[in-house]
Amino acid sequence: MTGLDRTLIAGLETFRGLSDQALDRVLAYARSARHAKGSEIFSQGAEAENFYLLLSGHIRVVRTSPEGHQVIARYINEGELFGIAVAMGRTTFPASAVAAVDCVALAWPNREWAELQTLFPAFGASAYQTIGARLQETQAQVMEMSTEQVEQRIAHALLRLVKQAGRKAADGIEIDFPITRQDIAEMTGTTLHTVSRLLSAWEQRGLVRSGRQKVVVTDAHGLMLVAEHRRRD
Amino acid sequence: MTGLDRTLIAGLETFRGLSDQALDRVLAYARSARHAKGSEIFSQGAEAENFYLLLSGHIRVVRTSPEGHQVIARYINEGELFGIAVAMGRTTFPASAVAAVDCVALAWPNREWAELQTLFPAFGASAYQTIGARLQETQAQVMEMSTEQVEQRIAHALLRLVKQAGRKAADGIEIDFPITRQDIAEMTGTTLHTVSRLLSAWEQRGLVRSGRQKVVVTDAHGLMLVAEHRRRD
DNA sequence: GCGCGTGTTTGTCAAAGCGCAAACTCGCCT
DNA sequence: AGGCGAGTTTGCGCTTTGACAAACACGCGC
Repeated sequence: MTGLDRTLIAGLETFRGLSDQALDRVLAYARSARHAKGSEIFSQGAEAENFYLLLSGHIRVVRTSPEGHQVIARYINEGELFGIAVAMGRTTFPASAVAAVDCVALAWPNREWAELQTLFPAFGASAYQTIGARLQETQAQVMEMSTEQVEQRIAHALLRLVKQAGRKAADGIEIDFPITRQDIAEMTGTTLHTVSRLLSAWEQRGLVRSGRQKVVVTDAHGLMLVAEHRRRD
Repeated sequence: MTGLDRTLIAGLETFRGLSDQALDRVLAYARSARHAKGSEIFSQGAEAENFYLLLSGHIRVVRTSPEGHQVIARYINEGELFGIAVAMGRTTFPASAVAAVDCVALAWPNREWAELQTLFPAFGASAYQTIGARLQETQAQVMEMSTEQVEQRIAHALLRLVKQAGRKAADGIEIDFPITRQDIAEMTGTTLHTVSRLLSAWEQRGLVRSGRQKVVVTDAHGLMLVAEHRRRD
């Protein structure tokens, strides 16, 4: 008995509609762990033995190509499942997960996946919906990379980050975790140089305010116009 | 009773391990339909009422952006599920499906999804594995678009097509359905002009032989070297 | 057998954005 | 307090590839 309290996960989309007993059962084989900023929760190619749920913090999911290029597949927010290789019938992780800030995550042994899915069909449905949603997002990303220029892609990426992990700041919305130019470049398939140049240009135009590992969107509407490749109406 | 014979689907990965009675039950509510080359089986944004399985032919899954840009998300091969919006908890199709050649496909009403999944857990597992695999592929595509040049991307795309839908020809492996330069461009996020130029160059080098809506890979190994951005060893 | 349309080839030009290089600056650690 | 290093900025040249344009060719239908 790890003594995890059901209030940890009550209210999360993934477990919606589950009774208190159900939640207790879900937690029965879960282990909670803290992951320091910058540490790897799991590693691309490693044998997948657990699946995870992020309780607090932000996680970067990174794929590295054979040639050593890194691409950030997505950021995981609080309350989301991640590392669910088991749900896709995989035995290894297709990407690495790195804590963008200090994080707390639950981990279940993979064996529990089938179990929980059988016991609580709603959990299974929600999980698969998550995967479906990620497939949609990823395909949308392909679309973006096929049809948009770098400037629009970066604008879209920032808007998405702000939407998913925005925190109200004095003069706009700040992305809630440290993020470098390099990170943004790896999200959008460009270079940190180009990102730096564009952020500088946008800062001049009053769309963003950015600094070391920090981005504040000060004019979301203006940025949306950039994302749509139009000038301010 | 549509009278569909279980041998239609026996042997398919999706239904592996199901008994004869199970296969009959699976087919009970399926309808088979022929789709002429070029016709749409379903349309992006339309209400998803069915899910499908391709019995014969090849299908192009196409996404169109608000600005009218088209991207080919994937080709569906014989025996594969497609249009499984229901599995991702979607009510509309995120893309259109167009018959690349004359096709025959089974269609089930979405209601049957939950039903079949409950009755035959192996079917559910396999279906979700399909979605997982597609997520992987799509993420691999993002990776490719982020890190590779056009030439490598096109080479990779051709190699994939050949692997998935290659038919042995006199002097190499031919892609088993009509495919235009424009199609290849839409798969790789480039323009038909660039594709045309590259195919011409490759033809000179003896890697491919291509014509109107036709591509034959005559030197798969050589093309692999191009895909890896190396010269022949 | 001819004409037309769709698909393909090829040329020229322009520019987006990458590679390379160097300087700078902010925080953090000692 | 100072130095160090990670992260950032910026300049410059150049390659890749997209945009535009025009001619061409193959095959189908009449």
